[in-house]
Amino acid sequence: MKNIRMKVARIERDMKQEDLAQVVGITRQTIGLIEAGKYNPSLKLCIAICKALGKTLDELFWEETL
Amino acid sequence: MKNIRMKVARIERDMKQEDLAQVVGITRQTIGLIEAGKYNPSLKLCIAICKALGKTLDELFWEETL
DNA sequence: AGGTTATGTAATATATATTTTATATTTTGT
DNA sequence: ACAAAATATAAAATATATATTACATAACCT
Repeated sequence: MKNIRMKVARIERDMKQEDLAQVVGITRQTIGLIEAGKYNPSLKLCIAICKALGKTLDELFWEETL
Repeated sequence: MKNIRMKVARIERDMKQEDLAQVVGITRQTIGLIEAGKYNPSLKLCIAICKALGKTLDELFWEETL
């Protein structure tokens, strides 16, 4: 499932996928795939993304209806 | 870092590591290692554990001070 | 104390996340 | 419409999560 909240949070901070990737220390493609919902990042990576975007896990990755 | 909140949530539900492992579909050892803070589960696994224990990601896996 | 159950932990094997490189497509600005 | 920047996506290689098996220790019960 696409992670639109993550994309919105990134845009709110005026970051490109590449900017976020750099902050988090991974590649642009991995960010793209996570936003596209095409896989399953590690907890550590999720937390790094949250910190970079000023959000919590629940705000970016929790789905009530799963 | 040890995940005490996860262990507490499990005990509250009166589950053994093995019970939780079965519900979530992984092995007892993996639960043990996650509680011991010795690695880095996938998001999918974190969510499955949360659902099994009636908690959210923030409640079990978010650390303000990371 | 002794036996049973629960948990900690390690080594190796396997599955899967992530990187790397590359190309295609889309979006944005002029 | 055009060029440039941003994003999507794929294949192969590598790193890492997870399984499996096994054994040690700790907690619980009578």
